[in-house]
Amino acid sequence: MDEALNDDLRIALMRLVRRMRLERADGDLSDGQLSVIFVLWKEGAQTLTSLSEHERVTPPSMNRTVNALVKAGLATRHPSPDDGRKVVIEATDAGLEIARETRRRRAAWFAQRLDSLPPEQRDALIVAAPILRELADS
Amino acid sequence: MDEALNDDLRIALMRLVRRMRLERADGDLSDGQLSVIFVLWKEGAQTLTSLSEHERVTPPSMNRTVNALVKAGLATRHPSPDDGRKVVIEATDAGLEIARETRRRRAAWFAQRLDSLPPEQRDALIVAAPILRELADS
DNA sequence: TATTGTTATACTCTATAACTATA
DNA sequence: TATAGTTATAGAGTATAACAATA
Repeated sequence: MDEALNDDLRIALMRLVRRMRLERADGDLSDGQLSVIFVLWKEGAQTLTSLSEHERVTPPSMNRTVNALVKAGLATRHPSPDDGRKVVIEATDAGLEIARETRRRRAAWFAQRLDSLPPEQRDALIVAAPILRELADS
Repeated sequence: MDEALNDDLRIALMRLVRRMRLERADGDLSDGQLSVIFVLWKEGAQTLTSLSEHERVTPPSMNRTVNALVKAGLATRHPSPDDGRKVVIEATDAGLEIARETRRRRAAWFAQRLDSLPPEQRDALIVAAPILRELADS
């Protein structure tokens, strides 16, 4: 294994993500709330338990996060028609708009940096991107 | 700008870092505490204000974080010899060991993934790593 | 009985405001 | 007066334990 590759990649990834997280839609959503809105946007309506497992927090914690989103008008909570014990949490239009706006800002921030690269470096990243994507999903 | 590159890279980076953060030394340090220990390890002793600016939290918050580290024996706090208003915060040997152990675990976790790649993909990442490093630092 | 969600309670982390000490 | 740090207090976010409702 290439030690330098390991160190360089880890440090670069941590720094890039740290900066990227600062780019987000206006509004005072916490990291946890924003993360839930992204899940609802990308994967559709979810139950409380599925959200808590996805985000690796306990159901009571997720319940609080969902309450905050519902109170802010960014998500709705309805009983499941299939199973009376379950509740279905879904993003509202306002919630989806925050997700899209945050994605737009992060993409724009990143695009600005990518555009500043010489073409051969950008090409190198085009090759690397799917590999990193595979690493992340493995 | 290549839209797909932008999306693929951002998503891969976020996911990789999310997973990597879970790899850390034993002990119940919070993210904030661990992050401060890393700063002290990498950049040496710091004042309270410089730490709070580096981590983008308020001085009172950083004060609490530092108190927790001092109480746990991972950092020391001493008055500055130059300026009586300032305090100098420094990692102890125990603190440095936690930083090193966390680094070791993250490197090992990442190495396992990198080793699973075919050589040509690893080569592609060796080319990409310094470019990402530059992006992160720009 | 097991699962899903909620409430009660406590602890940590963050912030703002007010205070102390030093320059 | 301005700067560095601390203390007081309050608002989120997290967890565990206990409870209610449904399967």
